[in-house]
Amino acid sequence: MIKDVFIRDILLKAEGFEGSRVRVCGWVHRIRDLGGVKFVIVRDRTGFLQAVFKRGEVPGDVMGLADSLREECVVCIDGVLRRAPTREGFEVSALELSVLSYPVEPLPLEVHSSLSAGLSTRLRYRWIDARNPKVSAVFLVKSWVARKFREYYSSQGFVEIFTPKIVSSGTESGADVFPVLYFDRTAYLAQSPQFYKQFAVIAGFERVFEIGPVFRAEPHHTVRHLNEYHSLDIEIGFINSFHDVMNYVEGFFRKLAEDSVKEEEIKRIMEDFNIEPIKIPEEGAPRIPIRKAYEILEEEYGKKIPPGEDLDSEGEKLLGNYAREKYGSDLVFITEYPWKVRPFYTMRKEDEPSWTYGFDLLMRGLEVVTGGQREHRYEKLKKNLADKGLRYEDFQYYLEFFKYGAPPHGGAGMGLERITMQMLGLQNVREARLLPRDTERITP
RNA sequence: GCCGCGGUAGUAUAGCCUGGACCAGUAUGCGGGCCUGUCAAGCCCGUGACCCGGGUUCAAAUCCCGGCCGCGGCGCCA
Repeated sequence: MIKDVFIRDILLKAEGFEGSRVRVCGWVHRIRDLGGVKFVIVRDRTGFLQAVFKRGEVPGDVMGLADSLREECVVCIDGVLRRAPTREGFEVSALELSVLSYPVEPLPLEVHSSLSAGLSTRLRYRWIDARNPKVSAVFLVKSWVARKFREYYSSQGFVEIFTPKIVSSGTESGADVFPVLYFDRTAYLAQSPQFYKQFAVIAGFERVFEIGPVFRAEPHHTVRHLNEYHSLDIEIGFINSFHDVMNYVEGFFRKLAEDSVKEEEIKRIMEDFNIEPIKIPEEGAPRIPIRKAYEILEEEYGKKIPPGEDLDSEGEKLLGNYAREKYGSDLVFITEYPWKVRPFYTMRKEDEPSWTYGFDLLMRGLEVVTGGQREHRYEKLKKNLADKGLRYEDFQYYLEFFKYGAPPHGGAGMGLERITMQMLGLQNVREARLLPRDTERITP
């Protein structure tokens, strides 16, 4: 290996290694050339370290090479670690320099100020933009959320599954999926692992989770939609009610909230982003039936939504504010959604069939989770399908899952990018996706 | 899909409403020079742009039409 340590590791051990030889490899972040002395700030994934080249103290050919450096050159610098009045408290007094790569033309983005460029420019040159620590921090948090998801559900007896992303029909209606040519047939990119996670429960795994891509063919123009994103999915067998599902969802968010203030790196990033830790009250996030939510919106905010209709995004924002003010909670479950706005596999309320055991979770006023109890009874499922006006033949393979013993079950799907966005207060969900796919963008 | 706003050097912007003094200003980058402790280093010189097409006008970055692209709101959703 050319590089054997990260800058952070050098700095952590710096106290004891003052005066010894170190090698720092990374990108040239900044150059401050004072003529006789040249400061080169090297950046890697873990931090910054300043190297100093002093004319007269380094060999002439090394100084000459140092004069050729430009921002974003990839370098390895060998030198002596010394205490210095820099932000890191140390610097490397350079002795040797190797330049592994030079930019071949002026940079389209400056890494240290990439955030001041427009988002579309940043995405066009995302591999440069992402070198900015404030940008990569988003992806460290995203990676952390995914890891917590795995850890939490694994610890609760869930099994990780991996389901097909090339499917024969859309999950709900087939209207919002991408067709793909599959040999001589048309297949579709999965818009959710919904059917297959239910399959896994029925196949006897009982509790399953998956982290996988989902594809939505809707031509949105908003700051909260992507045509490809990662879904955190769970499905749980042998539940009493959809409250069991909400308990498991809430358990995960509580884990995020607690660990984000316990773990230094995440805590520091959230402070950098100037955002409060996630707040969930001791007694749990409020669970508000949507019919109650209509009343709250009307009484507290004068906003009318016809009963039986879905909440609009303004309504969600207001309910987010309400939960924050009334319950001190960043999370609020809205429950018992109307049958009209839920997919056919949702279990309807026994006594009120126009309402369901479906819920959403709003995080700081944005929908980040959808879930509910599923209909596991074959005959009722068939009827639901018919009530939605869907064709039996299109879902026959799915209905068969329910013919030979299916436990009562439910689950939820969570948007990884939306959770990341809300945790960090990002203005656009595209910022939480390294290479977003949206209506216009399929490169890079 | 519907609606609104926008497109000026590599990047970010000023100028547009009220057409002419704009061969387009500023910052940063880039090229060159000075400088042996910088920290958004500083100073000097240089470099580089009006999205495309059509129209109005003596005159268009500026007004009008079309296209393309970008951003956002709605719907729908995670």
